[in-house]
Amino acid sequence: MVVTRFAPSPTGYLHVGGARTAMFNWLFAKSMGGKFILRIEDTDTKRNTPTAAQQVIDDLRWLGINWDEGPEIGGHNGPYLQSERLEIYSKYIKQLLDEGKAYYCFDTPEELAQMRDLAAKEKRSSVYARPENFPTEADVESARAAGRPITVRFAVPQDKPIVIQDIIRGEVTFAPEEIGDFIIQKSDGFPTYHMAVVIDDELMEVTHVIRGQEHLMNTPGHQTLQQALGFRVPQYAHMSVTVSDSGGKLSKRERPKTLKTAIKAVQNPDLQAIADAGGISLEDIELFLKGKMVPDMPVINDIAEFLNVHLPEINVVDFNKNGYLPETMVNFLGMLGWSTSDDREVMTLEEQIECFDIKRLAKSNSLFDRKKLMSFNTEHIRMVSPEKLLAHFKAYLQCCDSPLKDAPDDLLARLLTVTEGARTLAEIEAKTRFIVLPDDQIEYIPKVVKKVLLKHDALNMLAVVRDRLVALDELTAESIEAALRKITEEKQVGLGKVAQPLRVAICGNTVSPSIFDSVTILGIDRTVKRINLTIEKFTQSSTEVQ
RNA sequence: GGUCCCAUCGUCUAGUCGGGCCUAGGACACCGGGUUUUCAACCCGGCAACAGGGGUUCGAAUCCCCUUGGGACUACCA
Repeated sequence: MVVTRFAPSPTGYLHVGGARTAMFNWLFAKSMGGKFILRIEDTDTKRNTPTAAQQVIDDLRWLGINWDEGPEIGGHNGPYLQSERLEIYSKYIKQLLDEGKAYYCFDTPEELAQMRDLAAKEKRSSVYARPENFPTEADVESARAAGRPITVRFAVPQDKPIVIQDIIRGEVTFAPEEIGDFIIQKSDGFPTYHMAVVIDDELMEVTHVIRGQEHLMNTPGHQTLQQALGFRVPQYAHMSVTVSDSGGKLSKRERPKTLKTAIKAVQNPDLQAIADAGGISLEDIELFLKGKMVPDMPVINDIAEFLNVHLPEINVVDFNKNGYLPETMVNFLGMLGWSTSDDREVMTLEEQIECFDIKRLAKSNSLFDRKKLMSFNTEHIRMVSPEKLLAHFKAYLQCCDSPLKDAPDDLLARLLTVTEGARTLAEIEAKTRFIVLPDDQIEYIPKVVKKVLLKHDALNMLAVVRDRLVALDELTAESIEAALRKITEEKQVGLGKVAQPLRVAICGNTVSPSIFDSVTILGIDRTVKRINLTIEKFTQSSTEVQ
């Protein structure tokens, strides 16, 4: 049976690159009738944050990626948090040590940095120089007494080239002398990623490892380790990386990068104010601009907000907050570096699973195109069932704290029917929120008022419109349309001259659903009230402008 | 610097393994037109690519080599 896994390290929200990796592992497992495991790789005690694992879990759930074994649900090969598997790793590390396949090291970080510098100066790859004789337990004791760090390195067999069989890339060969003896146990006693991943994939019976190309260089190390431990070698598939339109790997780094560019684009920026906005020192800002320091994400976000800079969405939650459907994300991410053989692109999840073929994963890197994502979202908003769309919309309203968040389901469902063709849930919200605002709290856009209300006798037209609407026996989209069209005939004007002032009167903007639907949903009383308030408010300024 | 990966329209890609069916297909974006009460959506049309150079071959986007360009890694991070 096919067993795949997604093994994120909990350092923050799930970003789109990680989501894509998870996607393909999940898709492959599902398409093969196999199993998908979620494992949390929290062996880095310095970087992990307590809430991050939960964030990643929440993001995967939002995407609809469910796991057969993992946190919250368990499984027969658990635990699924690496921090709870320490004694397992210790056992295998001891085994390697006893068999003379691994050895202790006592180098300090400074000494290691020196060796690397020297290698760089001599223009060769920096591989660790293996000692002729491995340190003994007695050496360990004296190192411990001397306060030196104690790590364990795997002695990479040097006898033959290491050949990786990769589903995407074919055969990739590495010279063993290029693979340095890497650390498998850190001085804090935790295993490194390399050790933990090899053991867990074996014990969890993982058959296929689908991961980013950035891991290709780790694979010869992992493979030699598997062989030294007598493990199976799983099938590997190293996917192309998703790069960002600002160049380089699409990652968390992109947000700071964009912000830096934005600050530099400002003429004579007030660096002190920027520093204050982020709650950091002026020196830090300068270091950041010089590329010598990257502030934490909350700081980045605060400064971006202060400067009114739009940072690219990079985390899955950002797309959620900006009104994208999980169906869109799963579909779009699944199309980055993968394609069908028949030109199909916009698909349901079921269709994606049904036609998934791991061999069709692309070799070359791809750029994350937000415009295409937007187009996918438009299609998915159109495609999902009304019930599902309503559920998504309600969840969205809660998360962006919209005035619509307490609106009843039937109203929301109604709003969704009159906003067909919308590109995001955010657009739907922006277009329809005027419905629930108090009548005297409409935010009139100044530019729009000037263009629509203060010209062509628009306020008088509004009064006419009001009187005709009041006179209607019943208020339906059809009756409203008939009434307004009658006015256009009588006054010999286009519908825009009649409809636009009305639109601005009820929602303060030129953007709304169809004016007929808008008035119908608002109801005659509130429509009249808003018209009156509008006439009252702008009659004065109208004369001033003239 | 070293190691490894990659290379088709602006972007995502089909075609590459098993050379002819490719005057290179689709989608997004863009441009033009249509529809229209606004924003969208929608309909029609258009622009647009085999990185360069050498081979192999009757024939190369497809196979080989070189160059160039892009990317990843180069941690007691994962």
